[in-house]
Amino acid sequence: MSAESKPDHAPLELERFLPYRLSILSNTVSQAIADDYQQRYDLTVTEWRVMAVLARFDGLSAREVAERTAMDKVAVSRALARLVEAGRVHRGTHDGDKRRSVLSLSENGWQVHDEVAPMARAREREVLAKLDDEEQAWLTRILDKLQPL
Amino acid sequence: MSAESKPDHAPLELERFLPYRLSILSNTVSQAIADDYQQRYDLTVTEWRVMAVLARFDGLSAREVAERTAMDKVAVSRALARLVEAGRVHRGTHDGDKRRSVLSLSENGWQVHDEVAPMARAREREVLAKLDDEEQAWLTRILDKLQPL
DNA sequence: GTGTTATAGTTACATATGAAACCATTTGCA
DNA sequence: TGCAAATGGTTTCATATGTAACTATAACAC
Repeated sequence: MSAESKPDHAPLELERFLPYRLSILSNTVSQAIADDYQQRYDLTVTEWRVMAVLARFDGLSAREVAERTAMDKVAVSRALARLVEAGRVHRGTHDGDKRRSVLSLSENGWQVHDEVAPMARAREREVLAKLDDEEQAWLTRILDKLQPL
Repeated sequence: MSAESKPDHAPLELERFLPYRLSILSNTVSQAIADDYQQRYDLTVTEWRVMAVLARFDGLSAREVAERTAMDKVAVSRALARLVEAGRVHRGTHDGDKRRSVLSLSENGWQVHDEVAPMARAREREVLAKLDDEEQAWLTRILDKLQPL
C-alpha cells in the first residue's frame, strides 16, 4: 500500500503510456503464440519467422530474409544455422555469386510450416475476436499509418 | 528476386500478421525513446520503467514494482541493484517485515526523472501525431479491450 | 589486369535475459 | 511453541542478443 505522490514532478503514468502498452500487448501476444510451438517443435520466434518468409518466397538469400523479417543479419545467420542443422531449410549457393546463399524449406520444413501456420493464425483470430468488426478495421488502418515510422 | 510460391501450403503473410506487426511497431517506438536517454543517462528501458513507477508510487517494495511494470522479479532486482548503485534510488527495509525493501527515488533520481519524462512524452506525441483524433480515440479503445489478454 | 571499395555471411565478445536454485524471514497451524 | 509452507529478494547458470571485427567474394575505377 503506498500513496500516489509528488504530482509536482509530473510522473509518467505507465499504464496510459502508448509505448509501454504496445510493449506489453506485443509481448503477451507473441508469447502466447510461441508457447504453442516453442517446445513442441524446438523452434524460436526468429526461426519461425524465417521459415514463414521462406514459405512465401522460395530461394531468398539470407540478406533478403533479413529484410523481409525486419531482423538483423546476425540473427538471421544464427536462425539459419539451426534450421539447416535441424534439416528444415536447405541452403545452396547462388550460381553467379558465391557469396549469396539460396534458401528454401526442405520437405521437413514444409511439414513443420504446415502445422505451425494454422496454429499461429488461430491465435491471431483469438486475439482479434476480442474486437468487433469496426474495431478490427480501425486497428488495421491505424497500424498501416504507424507502420512506416 | 524470387517468385511467390506454393499457394497450396497457405503460407503466413508476415506483413499482415497482427502479432508480427505489433512486435515491429512496439520495438520501433520503444527503441526511438530509449535512444533518447539510453546513452545520455546510462539507463536501460527496464531501469527507466522502475524509476517511472517509483516516481508515482513512493515506498513500493520490489515485488510491487514488478507488478506495476509487468516485469519479472529478477529483472526488477537487477535494475534496482544498478539504480541503487548509481544513487538514483534509495532502498530501505520495511519496518514490520525485514524481507521487504522500501524503495524511493533519491534527489538525483528525481532529477533524472524530471529530464527523461518530458522526452518520453514528447516521443509519444510524435507517434500519435501520425493519427488524427478519431484514430487516436479508437486506438485507446482497442488497447483497452485487448489489454486484459 | 590490379588495387580499392562494397557486399554476403559468420564469428567473437560483451551484455541481457529467464528459469531455477537459493537464503532469509514470515506466516499458518498443529 | 515449533515446524512446514509461503514470500521477498538475490544469485547462478544457461541461452539470447547486438555490435564490431573478420573472411570470402564481387563490383568498380583506372
